[in-house]
Amino acid sequence: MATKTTTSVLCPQCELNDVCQQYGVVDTADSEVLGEVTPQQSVNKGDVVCRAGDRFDYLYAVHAGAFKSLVTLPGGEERVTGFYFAGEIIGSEGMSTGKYGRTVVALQDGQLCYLPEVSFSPEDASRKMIRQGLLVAMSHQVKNEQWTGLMAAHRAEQRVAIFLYMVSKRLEFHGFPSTEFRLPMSREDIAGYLGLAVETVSRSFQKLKGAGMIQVSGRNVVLENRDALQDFV
Amino acid sequence: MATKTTTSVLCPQCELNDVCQQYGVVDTADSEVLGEVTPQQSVNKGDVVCRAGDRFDYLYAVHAGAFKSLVTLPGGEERVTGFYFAGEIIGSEGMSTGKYGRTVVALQDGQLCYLPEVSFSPEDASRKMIRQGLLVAMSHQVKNEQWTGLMAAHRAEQRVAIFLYMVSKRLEFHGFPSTEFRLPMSREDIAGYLGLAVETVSRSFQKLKGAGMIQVSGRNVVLENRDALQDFV
DNA sequence: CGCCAGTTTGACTAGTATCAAGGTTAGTGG
DNA sequence: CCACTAACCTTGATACTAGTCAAACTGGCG
Repeated sequence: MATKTTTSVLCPQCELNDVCQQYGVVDTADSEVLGEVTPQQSVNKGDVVCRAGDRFDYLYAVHAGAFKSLVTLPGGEERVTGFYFAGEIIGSEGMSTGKYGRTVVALQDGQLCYLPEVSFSPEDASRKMIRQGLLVAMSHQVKNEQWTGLMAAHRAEQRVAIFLYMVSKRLEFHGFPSTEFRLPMSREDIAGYLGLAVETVSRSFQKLKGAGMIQVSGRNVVLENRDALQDFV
Repeated sequence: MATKTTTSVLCPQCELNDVCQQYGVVDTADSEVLGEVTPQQSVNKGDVVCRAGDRFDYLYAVHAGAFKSLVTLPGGEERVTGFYFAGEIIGSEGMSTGKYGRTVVALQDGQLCYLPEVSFSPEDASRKMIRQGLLVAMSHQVKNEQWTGLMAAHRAEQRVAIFLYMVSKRLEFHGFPSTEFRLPMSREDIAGYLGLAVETVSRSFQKLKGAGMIQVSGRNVVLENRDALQDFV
Protein backbone atom coordinates (compact mmCIF):
# COMPACT_ATOMS: atom_id res chain seq x y z
CA MET A 1 0.00 0.00 0.00
CA ALA A 2 1.16 3.48 -0.80
CA THR A 3 2.66 5.58 1.93
CA LYS A 4 3.90 8.57 -0.03
CA THR A 5 4.06 11.51 2.27
CA THR A 6 3.66 15.19 1.60
CA THR A 7 6.99 16.79 2.35
CA SER A 8 8.26 20.28 1.69
CA VAL A 9 7.14 22.50 -1.13
CA LEU A 10 9.55 24.28 -3.44
CA CYS A 11 9.25 28.05 -3.29
CA PRO A 12 8.13 28.41 -6.91
CA GLN A 13 5.16 26.14 -6.09
CA CYS A 14 4.13 28.31 -3.16
CA GLU A 15 1.08 30.53 -3.51
CA LEU A 16 2.93 33.30 -1.75
CA ASN A 17 6.01 33.13 -3.93
CA ASP A 18 5.13 36.30 -5.82
CA VAL A 19 4.64 38.10 -2.54
CA CYS A 20 7.82 36.61 -1.13
CA GLN A 21 9.86 37.90 -4.06
CA GLN A 22 8.85 41.44 -3.15
CA TYR A 23 10.50 41.10 0.22
CA GLY A 24 14.05 40.65 1.26
CA VAL A 25 14.16 37.24 2.93
CA VAL A 26 16.02 37.17 6.22
CA ASP A 27 17.27 34.30 8.32
CA THR A 28 16.45 35.58 11.78
CA ALA A 29 13.08 36.00 13.43
CA ASP A 30 13.78 39.71 13.93
CA SER A 31 11.84 40.74 10.88
CA GLU A 32 8.90 42.58 12.35
CA VAL A 33 10.39 46.02 11.95
CA LEU A 34 11.89 45.39 8.57
CA GLY A 35 8.78 43.77 7.13
CA GLU A 36 10.68 40.86 5.72
CA VAL A 37 10.00 37.17 5.39
CA THR A 38 11.27 34.79 8.02
CA PRO A 39 11.63 31.51 6.16
CA GLN A 40 11.05 27.91 7.20
CA GLN A 41 10.55 27.99 10.94
CA SER A 42 9.98 24.52 12.41
CA VAL A 43 6.73 23.57 14.11
CA ASN A 44 5.85 20.34 15.89
CA LYS A 45 2.72 18.22 15.61
CA GLY A 46 0.03 19.76 17.78
CA ASP A 47 1.58 23.23 17.89
CA VAL A 48 -0.88 26.11 17.71
CA VAL A 49 0.06 28.54 14.94
CA CYS A 50 -2.50 31.18 15.86
CA ARG A 51 -5.71 31.42 17.86
CA ALA A 52 -9.06 32.82 16.77
CA GLY A 53 -9.37 36.30 18.26
CA ASP A 54 -5.64 36.95 18.59
CA ARG A 55 -4.22 40.06 16.98
CA PHE A 56 -3.30 39.45 13.33
CA ASP A 57 0.45 39.94 13.13
CA TYR A 58 1.70 37.41 10.60
CA LEU A 59 0.54 35.72 7.48
CA TYR A 60 1.99 32.21 7.25
CA ALA A 61 3.04 30.18 4.24
CA VAL A 62 3.19 26.41 4.71
CA HIS A 63 6.63 25.28 3.58
CA ALA A 64 6.23 21.72 4.86
CA GLY A 65 3.65 19.74 6.78
CA ALA A 66 -0.11 20.05 7.09
CA PHE A 67 -2.43 22.06 9.31
CA LYS A 68 -6.08 22.26 10.29
CA SER A 69 -8.17 25.27 11.21
CA LEU A 70 -10.84 25.33 13.90
CA VAL A 71 -13.60 27.64 15.05
CA THR A 72 -15.31 27.45 18.40
CA LEU A 73 -19.06 27.67 18.09
CA PRO A 74 -21.18 29.73 20.53
CA GLY A 75 -22.06 26.50 22.32
CA GLY A 76 -18.38 25.78 22.90
CA GLU A 77 -18.13 22.98 20.35
CA GLU A 78 -15.06 23.00 18.09
CA ARG A 79 -15.47 22.53 14.38
CA VAL A 80 -12.82 21.88 11.73
CA THR A 81 -13.18 24.53 9.03
CA GLY A 82 -10.32 23.69 6.73
CA PHE A 83 -6.95 22.16 6.01
CA TYR A 84 -3.72 23.74 4.78
CA PHE A 85 -1.09 21.87 2.78
CA ALA A 86 2.44 22.80 1.71
CA GLY A 87 2.38 25.87 -0.53
CA GLU A 88 -0.80 27.33 0.95
CA ILE A 89 -1.53 30.38 3.11
CA ILE A 90 -2.63 30.55 6.73
CA GLY A 91 -4.29 33.55 8.35
CA SER A 92 -5.58 35.60 5.41
CA GLU A 93 -9.01 36.00 7.00
CA GLY A 94 -7.34 38.19 9.63
CA MET A 95 -6.31 40.92 7.21
CA SER A 96 -9.62 42.78 7.26
CA THR A 97 -10.48 42.62 10.93
CA GLY A 98 -6.98 42.69 12.39
CA LYS A 99 -7.71 39.46 14.26
CA TYR A 100 -7.31 35.84 13.31
CA GLY A 101 -10.69 34.27 12.67
CA ARG A 102 -9.62 30.67 13.19
CA THR A 103 -7.34 28.67 15.38
CA VAL A 104 -4.74 26.79 13.35
CA VAL A 105 -3.00 23.63 14.59
CA ALA A 106 -0.19 21.55 13.08
CA LEU A 107 -1.27 18.03 12.12
CA GLN A 108 2.34 16.91 11.84
CA ASP A 109 5.84 18.30 12.14
CA GLY A 110 6.47 20.97 9.51
CA GLN A 111 7.86 24.35 8.58
CA LEU A 112 6.25 27.77 8.19
CA CYS A 113 7.41 31.02 6.59
CA TYR A 114 6.35 34.20 8.43
CA LEU A 115 5.19 37.35 6.61
CA PRO A 116 4.78 40.25 9.04
CA GLU A 117 1.52 42.18 9.01
CA VAL A 118 3.24 45.56 8.67
CA SER A 119 3.84 44.82 5.03
CA PHE A 120 0.18 44.84 4.12
CA SER A 121 -0.67 48.33 5.35
CA PRO A 122 -1.88 50.70 2.67
CA GLU A 123 0.48 53.56 3.54
CA ASP A 124 3.46 52.12 1.76
CA ALA A 125 3.03 52.67 -1.97
CA SER A 126 6.02 50.51 -2.86
CA ARG A 127 4.10 47.48 -1.62
CA LYS A 128 1.41 47.63 -4.25
CA MET A 129 2.54 44.44 -5.95
CA ILE A 130 2.38 42.67 -2.64
CA ARG A 131 -1.21 43.64 -2.13
CA GLN A 132 -2.00 42.56 -5.67
CA GLY A 133 -0.38 39.19 -4.99
CA LEU A 134 -2.44 38.85 -1.85
CA LEU A 135 -5.67 39.50 -3.74
CA VAL A 136 -4.86 36.60 -6.03
CA ALA A 137 -3.76 34.34 -3.17
CA MET A 138 -6.91 35.13 -1.21
CA SER A 139 -8.98 34.33 -4.23
CA HIS A 140 -7.40 30.89 -4.36
CA GLN A 141 -8.42 30.33 -0.80
CA VAL A 142 -11.96 31.48 -1.46
CA LYS A 143 -12.05 29.03 -4.34
CA ASN A 144 -10.73 26.20 -2.16
CA GLU A 145 -13.42 26.87 0.39
CA GLN A 146 -16.16 27.10 -2.17
CA TRP A 147 -16.50 23.31 -1.97
CA THR A 148 -17.44 23.38 1.68
CA GLY A 149 -20.57 25.38 1.14
CA LEU A 150 -21.79 22.71 -1.24
CA MET A 151 -21.25 19.89 1.25
CA ALA A 152 -24.57 20.40 3.00
CA ALA A 153 -26.55 19.17 0.01
CA HIS A 154 -24.57 15.98 -0.53
CA ARG A 155 -24.75 12.55 1.01
CA ALA A 156 -22.05 11.12 3.20
CA GLU A 157 -20.40 9.08 0.45
CA GLN A 158 -20.40 12.04 -1.92
CA ARG A 159 -18.91 14.34 0.70
CA VAL A 160 -16.02 11.97 1.27
CA ALA A 161 -15.51 11.66 -2.50
CA ILE A 162 -15.48 15.46 -2.84
CA PHE A 163 -13.04 15.69 0.04
CA LEU A 164 -10.61 13.23 -1.53
CA TYR A 165 -10.90 14.95 -4.90
CA MET A 166 -10.20 18.32 -3.31
CA VAL A 167 -7.14 17.01 -1.46
CA SER A 168 -5.87 15.43 -4.65
CA LYS A 169 -6.29 18.59 -6.71
CA ARG A 170 -4.54 20.73 -4.12
CA LEU A 171 -1.63 18.32 -3.80
CA GLU A 172 -1.34 18.29 -7.57
CA PHE A 173 -1.47 22.10 -7.76
CA HIS A 174 1.55 22.33 -5.51
CA GLY A 175 3.51 19.61 -7.25
CA PHE A 176 2.90 16.52 -5.11
CA PRO A 177 1.75 13.01 -6.08
CA SER A 178 -1.99 13.35 -6.39
CA THR A 179 -3.36 9.83 -6.82
CA GLU A 180 -1.45 8.08 -4.06
CA PHE A 181 -0.90 9.84 -0.75
CA ARG A 182 -1.12 9.63 3.01
CA LEU A 183 -3.79 11.75 4.67
CA PRO A 184 -2.30 13.93 7.41
CA MET A 185 -5.55 14.22 9.35
CA SER A 186 -7.57 11.77 11.46
CA ARG A 187 -10.98 10.41 10.59
CA GLU A 188 -12.30 12.60 13.40
CA ASP A 189 -10.90 15.71 11.69
CA ILE A 190 -12.42 14.66 8.39
CA ALA A 191 -15.74 13.99 10.09
CA GLY A 192 -15.66 17.43 11.73
CA TYR A 193 -14.83 19.09 8.45
CA LEU A 194 -17.54 17.27 6.48
CA GLY A 195 -20.17 17.52 9.19
CA LEU A 196 -20.50 13.76 9.58
CA ALA A 197 -20.05 11.25 12.38
CA VAL A 198 -16.69 9.45 12.49
CA GLU A 199 -18.42 6.13 11.91
CA THR A 200 -20.14 7.47 8.83
CA VAL A 201 -16.82 8.67 7.40
CA SER A 202 -15.31 5.25 7.98
CA ARG A 203 -18.23 3.50 6.33
CA SER A 204 -18.09 5.88 3.38
CA PHE A 205 -14.41 5.09 2.81
CA GLN A 206 -15.28 1.40 2.77
CA LYS A 207 -18.11 1.93 0.32
CA LEU A 208 -15.89 3.86 -2.07
CA LYS A 209 -13.36 1.06 -1.71
CA GLY A 210 -16.00 -1.55 -2.40
CA ALA A 211 -17.04 0.39 -5.50
CA GLY A 212 -13.46 0.16 -6.75
CA MET A 213 -12.99 3.92 -6.78
CA ILE A 214 -10.23 4.03 -4.18
CA GLN A 215 -7.87 1.85 -2.22
CA VAL A 216 -7.70 2.71 1.42
CA SER A 217 -5.81 1.35 4.40
CA GLY A 218 -5.95 3.63 7.40
CA ARG A 219 -4.66 7.00 6.26
CA ASN A 220 -3.07 5.70 3.07
CA VAL A 221 -5.18 6.34 0.01
CA VAL A 222 -4.91 5.52 -3.68
CA LEU A 223 -7.36 7.12 -6.07
CA GLU A 224 -8.05 4.54 -8.77
CA ASN A 225 -9.97 6.95 -10.93
CA ARG A 226 -10.01 10.53 -9.84
CA ASP A 227 -12.36 11.74 -12.54
CA ALA A 228 -14.89 9.11 -11.49
CA LEU A 229 -14.74 10.62 -8.02
CA GLN A 230 -15.60 14.01 -9.44
CA ASP A 231 -18.42 12.69 -11.60
CA PHE A 232 -19.75 10.92 -8.56
CA VAL A 233 -20.41 14.27 -6.91
CA MET B 1 -48.00 40.82 10.17
CA ALA B 2 -44.93 42.79 9.25
CA THR B 3 -44.24 43.47 5.63
CA LYS B 4 -41.29 45.84 5.83
CA THR B 5 -39.35 45.61 2.65
CA THR B 6 -35.66 46.05 2.00
CA THR B 7 -35.35 49.08 -0.24
CA SER B 8 -32.32 51.04 -1.33
CA VAL B 9 -29.15 51.44 0.66
CA LEU B 10 -27.55 54.79 1.33
CA CYS B 11 -24.07 55.12 -0.15
CA PRO B 12 -22.36 55.49 3.24
CA GLN B 13 -23.80 52.09 4.21
CA CYS B 14 -22.40 50.42 1.11
CA GLU B 15 -19.39 48.16 1.48
CA LEU B 16 -17.91 49.66 -1.64
CA ASN B 17 -18.33 53.25 -0.53
CA ASP B 18 -14.62 53.67 0.21
CA VAL B 19 -13.81 52.30 -3.21
CA CYS B 20 -16.48 54.44 -4.80
CA GLN B 21 -15.04 57.60 -3.31
CA GLN B 22 -11.79 56.95 -5.14
CA TYR B 23 -13.57 57.13 -8.46
CA GLY B 24 -15.30 59.91 -10.22
CA VAL B 25 -18.91 58.82 -10.43
CA VAL B 26 -20.48 59.29 -13.84
CA ASP B 27 -24.06 59.22 -14.96
CA THR B 28 -23.71 57.39 -18.23
CA ALA B 29 -22.90 53.76 -18.92
CA ASP B 30 -19.88 54.88 -20.98
CA SER B 31 -17.44 54.40 -18.14
CA GLU B 32 -15.38 51.48 -19.35
CA VAL B 33 -12.55 53.58 -20.66
CA LEU B 34 -12.56 56.06 -17.84
CA GLY B 35 -12.68 53.46 -15.11
CA GLU B 36 -15.42 55.21 -13.28
CA VAL B 37 -18.49 54.09 -11.42
CA THR B 38 -21.80 53.89 -13.21
CA PRO B 39 -24.36 54.36 -10.46
CA GLN B 40 -27.77 52.85 -9.87
CA GLN B 41 -28.66 51.01 -13.06
CA SER B 42 -32.07 49.37 -12.88
CA VAL B 43 -32.52 45.61 -13.11
CA ASN B 44 -35.73 43.61 -13.19
CA LYS B 45 -36.68 40.52 -11.26
CA GLY B 46 -35.15 37.48 -12.96
CA ASP B 47 -32.46 39.46 -14.80
CA VAL B 48 -29.07 37.75 -15.00
CA VAL B 49 -26.30 40.05 -13.74
CA CYS B 50 -23.43 37.80 -14.80
CA ARG B 51 -22.88 34.16 -15.72
CA ALA B 52 -20.33 31.75 -14.31
CA GLY B 53 -17.50 31.47 -16.82
CA ASP B 54 -18.07 34.87 -18.44
CA ARG B 55 -15.16 37.28 -18.59
CA PHE B 56 -14.93 39.37 -15.42
CA ASP B 57 -15.49 42.96 -16.50
CA TYR B 58 -17.43 44.61 -13.69
CA LEU B 59 -17.72 44.42 -9.97
CA TYR B 60 -21.26 45.27 -8.89
CA ALA B 61 -22.52 47.00 -5.80
CA VAL B 62 -26.14 46.33 -4.85
CA HIS B 63 -27.82 49.70 -4.41
CA ALA B 64 -31.30 48.26 -4.09
CA GLY B 65 -32.95 44.86 -4.29
CA ALA B 66 -31.68 41.38 -3.60
CA PHE B 67 -29.84 38.76 -5.65
CA LYS B 68 -28.91 35.09 -5.52
CA SER B 69 -25.84 33.34 -6.88
CA LEU B 70 -25.83 29.90 -8.48
CA VAL B 71 -23.28 27.35 -9.57
CA THR B 72 -23.95 24.51 -11.96
CA LEU B 73 -22.59 21.22 -10.66
CA PRO B 74 -20.83 18.71 -12.94
CA GLY B 75 -24.05 16.71 -13.05
CA GLY B 76 -25.92 19.74 -14.39
CA GLU B 77 -27.81 20.46 -11.19
CA GLU B 78 -28.00 24.09 -10.09
CA ARG B 79 -27.23 25.01 -6.51
CA VAL B 80 -27.79 28.32 -4.71
CA THR B 81 -24.47 29.44 -3.22
CA GLY B 82 -25.36 32.77 -1.70
CA PHE B 83 -27.48 35.87 -1.48
CA TYR B 84 -26.63 39.53 -1.91
CA PHE B 85 -28.47 42.35 -0.20
CA ALA B 86 -28.33 46.13 -0.61
CA GLY B 87 -24.87 47.44 0.22
CA GLU B 88 -23.05 44.24 -0.73
CA ILE B 89 -20.71 43.27 -3.56
CA ILE B 90 -21.31 40.95 -6.48
CA GLY B 91 -18.57 39.32 -8.55
CA SER B 92 -15.48 39.60 -6.38
CA GLU B 93 -14.59 35.95 -6.92
CA GLY B 94 -13.84 36.86 -10.54
CA MET B 95 -10.95 39.16 -9.70
CA SER B 96 -8.33 36.43 -9.48
CA THR B 97 -9.30 34.24 -12.40
CA GLY B 98 -10.64 36.91 -14.73
CA LYS B 99 -13.92 35.02 -14.96
CA TYR B 100 -17.07 35.12 -12.89
CA GLY B 101 -17.37 32.00 -10.76
CA ARG B 102 -21.09 32.17 -10.19
CA THR B 103 -24.22 33.12 -12.04
CA VAL B 104 -26.06 35.94 -10.30
CA VAL B 105 -29.80 36.54 -10.71
CA ALA B 106 -32.06 39.33 -9.42
CA LEU B 107 -34.67 38.12 -6.93
CA GLN B 108 -36.64 41.34 -7.31
CA ASP B 109 -36.46 44.65 -9.12
CA GLY B 110 -33.45 46.62 -7.98
CA GLN B 111 -30.50 48.82 -8.82
CA LEU B 112 -26.81 48.08 -9.29
CA CYS B 113 -23.70 50.27 -9.44
CA TYR B 114 -21.03 49.15 -11.92
CA LEU B 115 -17.30 49.29 -11.18
CA PRO B 116 -15.26 48.50 -14.29
CA GLU B 117 -12.55 45.87 -14.01
CA VAL B 118 -9.89 48.16 -15.48
CA SER B 119 -9.67 49.94 -12.15
CA PHE B 120 -8.34 46.90 -10.32
CA SER B 121 -5.26 46.26 -12.44
CA PRO B 122 -1.95 46.58 -10.60
CA GLU B 123 -0.29 48.90 -13.12
CA ASP B 124 -1.92 52.04 -11.90
CA ALA B 125 -0.23 53.12 -8.67
CA SER B 126 -2.81 55.82 -7.97
CA ARG B 127 -5.37 53.08 -7.36
CA LYS B 128 -3.69 51.63 -4.33
CA MET B 129 -6.42 52.76 -1.96
CA ILE B 130 -8.97 51.10 -4.19
CA ARG B 131 -7.21 47.77 -3.92
CA GLN B 132 -6.94 48.18 -0.17
CA GLY B 133 -10.66 48.84 0.00
CA LEU B 134 -11.31 45.74 -2.05
CA LEU B 135 -9.25 43.60 0.30
CA VAL B 136 -11.46 44.69 3.17
CA ALA B 137 -14.64 44.26 1.17
CA MET B 138 -13.59 40.78 0.05
CA SER B 139 -12.84 39.86 3.61
CA HIS B 140 -16.39 40.77 4.54
CA GLN B 141 -17.66 38.44 1.91
CA VAL B 142 -15.40 35.63 3.08
CA LYS B 143 -16.77 36.18 6.56
CA ASN B 144 -20.35 36.14 5.29
CA GLU B 145 -19.71 32.83 3.57
CA GLN B 146 -17.97 31.30 6.55
CA TRP B 147 -21.39 30.31 7.85
CA THR B 148 -22.12 28.10 4.89
CA GLY B 149 -19.27 25.72 5.59
CA LEU B 150 -20.72 25.09 9.02
CA MET B 151 -24.15 24.21 7.69
CA ALA B 152 -23.25 20.61 6.93
CA ALA B 153 -22.91 19.71 10.61
CA HIS B 154 -26.25 21.16 11.68
CA ARG B 155 -29.76 19.86 11.64
CA ALA B 156 -32.48 21.31 9.48
CA GLU B 157 -33.98 23.50 12.20
CA GLN B 158 -30.58 24.84 13.18
CA ARG B 159 -29.67 25.61 9.58
CA VAL B 160 -32.82 27.66 9.15
CA ALA B 161 -32.11 29.47 12.44
CA ILE B 162 -28.55 30.24 11.31
CA PHE B 163 -29.88 31.44 7.98
CA LEU B 164 -32.35 33.84 9.59
CA TYR B 165 -29.70 35.10 11.99
CA MET B 166 -27.30 35.70 9.11
CA VAL B 167 -29.90 37.60 7.10
CA SER B 168 -30.75 39.67 10.15
CA LYS B 169 -27.12 40.58 10.90
CA ARG B 170 -26.46 41.58 7.31
CA LEU B 171 -29.58 43.72 7.10
CA GLU B 172 -28.56 45.38 10.35
CA PHE B 173 -25.02 45.97 9.11
CA HIS B 174 -26.35 47.92 6.17
CA GLY B 175 -28.84 49.92 8.18
CA PHE B 176 -32.12 48.07 7.62
CA PRO B 177 -34.69 46.79 10.12
CA SER B 178 -33.23 43.53 11.34
CA THR B 179 -35.90 41.87 13.43
CA GLU B 180 -38.84 42.34 11.12
CA PHE B 181 -38.39 41.90 7.39
CA ARG B 182 -39.62 40.27 4.23
CA LEU B 183 -37.46 37.55 2.71
CA PRO B 184 -36.73 38.27 -0.94
CA MET B 185 -36.13 34.61 -1.84
CA SER B 186 -38.42 31.62 -2.19
CA ARG B 187 -38.43 28.57 0.06
CA GLU B 188 -36.90 26.70 -2.85
CA ASP B 189 -33.93 29.11 -2.93
CA ILE B 190 -33.48 28.75 0.82
CA ALA B 191 -33.68 24.96 0.53
CA GLY B 192 -31.05 24.96 -2.22
CA TYR B 193 -28.79 27.21 -0.19
CA LEU B 194 -29.11 25.16 2.99
CA GLY B 195 -28.96 21.79 1.29
CA LEU B 196 -32.42 20.76 2.44
CA ALA B 197 -35.69 19.76 0.80
CA VAL B 198 -38.26 22.51 0.40
CA GLU B 199 -40.65 20.62 2.65
CA THR B 200 -38.04 20.41 5.39
CA VAL B 201 -37.44 24.16 5.22
CA SER B 202 -41.14 24.79 5.55
CA ARG B 203 -41.44 22.43 8.52
CA SER B 204 -38.42 24.04 10.18
CA PHE B 205 -40.00 27.48 9.91
CA GLN B 206 -43.13 26.12 11.58
CA LYS B 207 -41.12 24.49 14.36
CA LEU B 208 -39.24 27.72 15.12
CA LYS B 209 -42.61 29.46 15.12
CA GLY B 210 -44.04 26.86 17.47
CA ALA B 211 -41.07 27.37 19.78
CA GLY B 212 -41.91 31.07 19.94
CA MET B 213 -38.60 32.11 18.40
CA ILE B 214 -40.06 33.69 15.29
CA GLN B 215 -43.28 34.79 13.70
CA VAL B 216 -43.62 33.74 10.11
CA SER B 217 -46.26 34.15 7.45
CA GLY B 218 -45.08 33.30 3.99
CA ARG B 219 -42.03 35.44 3.35
CA ASN B 220 -42.69 37.84 6.21
CA VAL B 221 -40.61 37.14 9.27
CA VAL B 222 -40.35 38.61 12.75
CA LEU B 223 -37.47 37.51 14.97
CA GLU B 224 -38.85 37.43 18.51
CA ASN B 225 -35.46 36.87 20.07
CA ARG B 226 -32.51 37.03 17.76
CA ASP B 227 -29.95 36.05 20.37
CA ALA B 228 -31.94 32.92 21.15
CA LEU B 229 -31.64 32.02 17.49
CA GLN B 230 -27.89 32.32 17.71
CA ASP B 231 -27.66 30.32 20.91
CA PHE B 232 -29.79 27.70 19.29
CA VAL B 233 -27.05 27.03 16.75
C1' DC C 1 5.24 -6.78 24.16
C1' DG C 2 1.42 -4.35 25.71
C1' DC C 3 -1.02 -0.21 25.86
C1' DC C 4 -3.81 3.45 23.92
C1' DA C 5 -5.58 6.26 20.38
C1' DG C 6 -7.60 5.67 16.31
C1' DT C 7 -10.41 2.95 13.18
C1' DT C 8 -13.83 -0.32 11.81
C1' DT C 9 -18.11 -2.94 12.28
C1' DG C 10 -22.82 -3.94 14.05
C1' DA C 11 -27.57 -2.95 15.93
C1' DC C 12 -30.81 0.40 16.71
C1' DT C 13 -32.94 5.07 16.56
C1' DA C 14 -33.76 9.74 15.04
C1' DG C 15 -34.05 12.88 11.38
C1' DT C 16 -34.73 14.02 6.59
C1' DA C 17 -35.96 13.06 1.68
C1' DT C 18 -39.52 11.64 -1.06
C1' DC C 19 -44.13 11.14 -2.70
C1' DA C 20 -48.68 12.95 -2.57
C1' DA C 21 -52.24 16.25 -1.84
C1' DG C 22 -54.34 20.43 -0.26
C1' DG C 23 -54.09 25.45 0.74
C1' DT C 24 -52.34 30.16 0.03
C1' DT C 25 -50.40 34.10 -2.24
C1' DA C 26 -49.19 37.05 -5.93
C1' DG C 27 -49.71 38.38 -10.48
C1' DT C 28 -52.70 38.82 -14.76
C1' DG C 29 -56.35 40.12 -17.51
C1' DG C 30 -60.95 41.34 -17.69
C1' DC D 1 -61.68 46.26 -8.50
C1' DC D 2 -62.48 41.49 -8.88
C1' DA D 3 -61.90 36.76 -10.72
C1' DC D 4 -58.78 33.59 -12.36
C1' DT D 5 -54.59 31.12 -12.65
C1' DA D 6 -50.11 29.57 -11.74
C1' DA D 7 -46.56 29.56 -8.70
C1' DC D 8 -45.55 29.00 -4.12
C1' DC D 9 -46.10 27.18 0.49
C1' DT D 10 -47.74 23.87 3.95
C1' DT D 11 -49.10 19.42 5.73
C1' DG D 12 -49.28 14.29 5.94
C1' DA D 13 -47.51 9.42 5.31
C1' DT D 14 -43.72 6.49 4.22
C1' DA D 15 -38.86 4.96 3.08
C1' DC D 16 -34.20 5.56 3.66
C1' DT D 17 -29.98 7.84 5.32
C1' DA D 18 -27.01 9.03 8.91
C1' DG D 19 -26.41 9.56 14.01
C1' DT D 20 -25.88 7.16 18.33
C1' DC D 21 -24.48 3.58 21.36
C1' DA D 22 -21.67 -0.43 21.92
C1' DA D 23 -17.90 -3.34 21.05
C1' DA D 24 -14.09 -5.42 18.54
C1' DC D 25 -10.03 -4.59 15.98
C1' DT D 26 -5.55 -2.29 14.30
C1' DG D 27 -1.36 0.04 14.31
C1' DG D 28 1.96 3.07 16.24
C1' DC D 29 4.75 4.04 20.24
C1' DG D 30 6.82 3.67 24.68
